Amino acid sequence: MHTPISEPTTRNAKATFNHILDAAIELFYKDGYHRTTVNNITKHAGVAAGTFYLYFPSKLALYKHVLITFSHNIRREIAAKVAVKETRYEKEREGIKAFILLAKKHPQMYNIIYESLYIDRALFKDYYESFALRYIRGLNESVKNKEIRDIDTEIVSYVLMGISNFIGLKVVLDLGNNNDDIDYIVDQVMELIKAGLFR
Amino acid sequence: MHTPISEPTTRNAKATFNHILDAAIELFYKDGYHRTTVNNITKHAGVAAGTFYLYFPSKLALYKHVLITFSHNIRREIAAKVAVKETRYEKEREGIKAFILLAKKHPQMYNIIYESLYIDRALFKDYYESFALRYIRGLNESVKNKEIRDIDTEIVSYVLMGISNFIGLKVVLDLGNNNDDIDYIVDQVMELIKAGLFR
DNA sequence: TCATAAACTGAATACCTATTCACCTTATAA
DNA sequence: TTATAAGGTGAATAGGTATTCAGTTTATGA
Repeated sequence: MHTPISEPTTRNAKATFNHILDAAIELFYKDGYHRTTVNNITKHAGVAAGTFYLYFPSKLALYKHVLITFSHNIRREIAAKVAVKETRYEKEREGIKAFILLAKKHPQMYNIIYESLYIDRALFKDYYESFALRYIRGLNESVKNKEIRDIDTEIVSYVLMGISNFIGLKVVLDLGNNNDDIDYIVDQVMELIKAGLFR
Repeated sequence: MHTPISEPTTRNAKATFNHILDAAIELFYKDGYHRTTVNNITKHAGVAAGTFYLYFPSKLALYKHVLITFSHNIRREIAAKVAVKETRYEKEREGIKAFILLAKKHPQMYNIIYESLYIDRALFKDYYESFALRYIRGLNESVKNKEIRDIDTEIVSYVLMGISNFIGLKVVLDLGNNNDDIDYIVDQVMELIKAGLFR
């Protein structure tokens, strides 16, 4: 059930491990989890089929490893960029911008995380619930500081995640037009978050 | 490539067709597209495996049929509810509420549409781009009427779709707490859309 | 009533793919 | 140098599943 991933020790083994990981990420993104075969992963990684099972107990275990690594990276990167900002406004702007840039730079990340809903719903729930928890903590601080209005911070966190995710989707999948000028996009989004939609 | 779906003519045949559809929808939602087998669909529908192919040329064609039907229903239902509202604020409130209620009532719909990203990316793109186009048209009207501020309506449409989708996700998957009082949730969301996040 | 078509059956087919395993190669440390 | 473990191989296995098809049942209209 829970055979752990066998982390390689030697330099060469590490390289092999990473080749498999990189190939998997590329293929999961390009073809999706289900259409990606282990044989195809190993072919792309330039190793034999059996080598896969030296490092990963199953295809699903590899997927989970990729997912968890990505989710840590996303949070770490965004948290680091947000932490240095002073005001809630700047934190929010930075968070959204960082998310979009991350999505653009590693479209795999984002796509693969979303696919968890169709691979193992619990993974998806865990991911967004824990992302939300962090968000809520930050928002609650800002409510205390009187920086933001007194709205239900849990709901606000899903609203803000929804905004980042859909704008990220638009940029990554190039939905509609004008997906190149990220600063422009972020400015427009912040206009809405700052002053609302209506006159 | 494009063998059409054979719509049944007689009363009994229609019933069979619908049994297959209903079983498929239930299973696609519960297990996802890839884990759902044609044999399982027919078993749930109470028909033989071969019967499936009297009506659908392939499992993918059935999925596309389900998707297209859903996407029409979602748009029709939301459009009808939004149309009777006068102001942009009321339209927006109604649109978000209708989406959440629809998601709650037919979680399959929403979940299955999202899965298209992992079945056929073009379907997903088409769905959101045409949803956005309609949205943008409505928003542009309201910009002309001076009802809403002069923000890039394409970006606004993705922001608003993202909000509805993530709040819908929260309700459907019961992420976090307090997912029962839909009016409360919608009120909180509208607070944000109306007056922005900050003090 | 009966000929014909429509609806239906379900075992068999044909293909696909995760995983295994017996064996080979390379690195290491004594 | 050499025994031992770590790293690696790839054909074979085992299980699964979309689709087919030869045949059966049911409905219909003349």
